[in-house]
Amino acid sequence: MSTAFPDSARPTIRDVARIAGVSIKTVSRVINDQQYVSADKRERVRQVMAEIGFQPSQAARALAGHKSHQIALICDNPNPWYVYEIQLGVRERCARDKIRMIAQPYDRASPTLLEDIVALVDQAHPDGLVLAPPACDDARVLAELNRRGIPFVRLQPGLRIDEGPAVMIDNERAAFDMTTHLLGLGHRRIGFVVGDRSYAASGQRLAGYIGALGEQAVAIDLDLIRQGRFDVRSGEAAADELLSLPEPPTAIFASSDDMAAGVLAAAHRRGVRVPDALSVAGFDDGPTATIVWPALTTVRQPVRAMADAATDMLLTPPDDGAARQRRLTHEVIVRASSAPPAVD
Amino acid sequence: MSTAFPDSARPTIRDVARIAGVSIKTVSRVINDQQYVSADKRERVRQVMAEIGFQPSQAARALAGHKSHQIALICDNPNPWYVYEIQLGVRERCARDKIRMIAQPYDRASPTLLEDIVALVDQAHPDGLVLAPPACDDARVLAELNRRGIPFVRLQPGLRIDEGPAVMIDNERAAFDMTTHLLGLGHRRIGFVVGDRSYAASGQRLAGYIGALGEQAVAIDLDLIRQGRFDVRSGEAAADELLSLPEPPTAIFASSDDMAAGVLAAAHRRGVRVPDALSVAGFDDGPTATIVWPALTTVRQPVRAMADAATDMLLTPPDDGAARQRRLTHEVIVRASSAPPAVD
DNA sequence: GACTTGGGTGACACCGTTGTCCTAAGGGTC
DNA sequence: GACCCTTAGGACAACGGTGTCACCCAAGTC
Repeated sequence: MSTAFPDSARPTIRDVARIAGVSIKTVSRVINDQQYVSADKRERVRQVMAEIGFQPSQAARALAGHKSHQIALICDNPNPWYVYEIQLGVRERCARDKIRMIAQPYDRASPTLLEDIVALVDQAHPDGLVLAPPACDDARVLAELNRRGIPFVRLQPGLRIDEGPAVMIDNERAAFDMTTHLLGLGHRRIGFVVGDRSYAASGQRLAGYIGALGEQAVAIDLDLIRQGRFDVRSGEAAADELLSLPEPPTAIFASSDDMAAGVLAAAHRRGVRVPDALSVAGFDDGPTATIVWPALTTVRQPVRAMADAATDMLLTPPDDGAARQRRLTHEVIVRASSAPPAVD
Repeated sequence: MSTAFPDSARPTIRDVARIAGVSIKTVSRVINDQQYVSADKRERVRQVMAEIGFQPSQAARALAGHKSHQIALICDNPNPWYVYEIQLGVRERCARDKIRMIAQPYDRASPTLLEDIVALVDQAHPDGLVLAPPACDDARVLAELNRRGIPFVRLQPGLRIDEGPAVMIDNERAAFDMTTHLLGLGHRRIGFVVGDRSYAASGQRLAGYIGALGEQAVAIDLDLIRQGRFDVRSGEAAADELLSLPEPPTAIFASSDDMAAGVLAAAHRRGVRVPDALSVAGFDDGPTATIVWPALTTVRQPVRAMADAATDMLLTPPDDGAARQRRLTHEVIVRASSAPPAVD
């Protein structure tokens, strides 16, 4: 960390060139790992850069090079864990390519989403965007980005899924698998709490639930399906309704861990023992799943890996024939909240 | 959103100047809200900018103006909610001044923290930094920032608290208040779960607990104090030990909500009813507090407001005599997990 | 031996803004 | 009417890199 420069004057590429006895262009080539530099000069330049603690100015590089070496992450989600995992996944992959990540978290339901993104793109010139739900399903945003020719990758898109690069899990299949797990335990009356309407995943998970019941010839009872909003309180309210039915379900599958936590709360409050009298399943496998008691049987979404994969697609040249859509695998995690139904 | 420009050529300040019939310097003055522009020209320039969708290039501004209009947020914390709240607080305050936030989340315990921060500072030239714990207590980081003369504000510092701008709550007082609340309910044997050793807040909260007991002349029983690591499992383990004591506590105060959730899990598993047979209190008032059942009595930290305040100190010129240290108020939130002890 | 080829290198313009400095016009003073 | 001061506005040189292109020279081709 030693340097021969006063604090005020950070070294520039010119200083490096002068000390190494080469032209600034050669230094630039070394910085950018370009060819046409002999091994010894390359080594010497590297050494000088390390010695005087030279770091190229991002601003100057962006201005001159038409590449900002930054990508932006657009993330608006009520679940902090989800946001954080995505940030870590993106950042991790960025670090490997020495790219900077600009994370843009939004307070829920910002009315200026489009304007904010446009301003971000025009001011910071990111080389690409990762769009997490629900921003990835905003048609105006997608149109604007396409118009400007900014590359982007979507995470868990719900709208026009087949269009453009995206990373996702198979939500329908995941809900199908979890429902099948509950059916396999012997449950026949399985309640379902739907997620927020504005998320495409909500409908897909409902479809998986219905499909699994259908496959095992279990009749669909609409009374067992309740609308939620992905949060604890909506799950609790839904469970209260379900448990008040004349013939209550023996299992409840909520489309998010938070709603499942709400189901647990309702059960505890009513003295319904979990999993003896009621099995509960969630979706996400975030911290909530193991914060609550009993720990939740749930579907694990590989959120961080999805963010990593999305970033990878952005950073890898698109012409190499690699698939522009990747589907990562989910996993049913069985914990203490599910068990066979009580025998009457 | 209409523009007369082809997609490839984004408008520059020159275009604005030409269309508005003024010099580029005048446009620059309008962008930066500087004086010496007549009202009518200012208005005209504004209109042209809006019409052609002009956004100044951050890179060029940073390069020419020696101000990047960005601040960086250094945040490494095992609690995603905490990180996210801080990000939202910082971002909110930044938006008011049209400053961009670069959030730099770290995977826990990065060995290259210092190098990463130096690279960030030298490459992105942020106008200032907000340091959240535990980065804000890394002496090497602070020294390096001081050496470079980069302004920074610390959130919840534990080291050399009085030095430099900082925003905090009174952790000791908060723990004192919560302990006093439990004492007021009639509890005399109160277990305490200490937070992670690497966080200064942990010791401060322990001091508050001890102080409150002392003030009410309740003897300190070291058996009732257990080490935790801020996470659920460590809280559960601590509670298991406490509840196995020959004379178990009637209340347990954990230094974080997550650890309190662990305490609840241990109690549920053992069939200890909360709050009838055991009161439980946490610290943070994050989502965990209301995810678990019963909902936690806890200390509310105004995390977002603290981040907002820290950013404000960074963005407000420091010469205006305002205090360089702000202490925000906490609040004891009473919920269902605490009650008077059972009468034998 | 003259002619091509292509790897290695550097000179220089340029990216889009802001800082500096200069000029012009208007208004008050003597 | 000459003078100065203030306000408004513009010309031009940075800022710190990258793109373009010209050049040099050793090796290969005929």
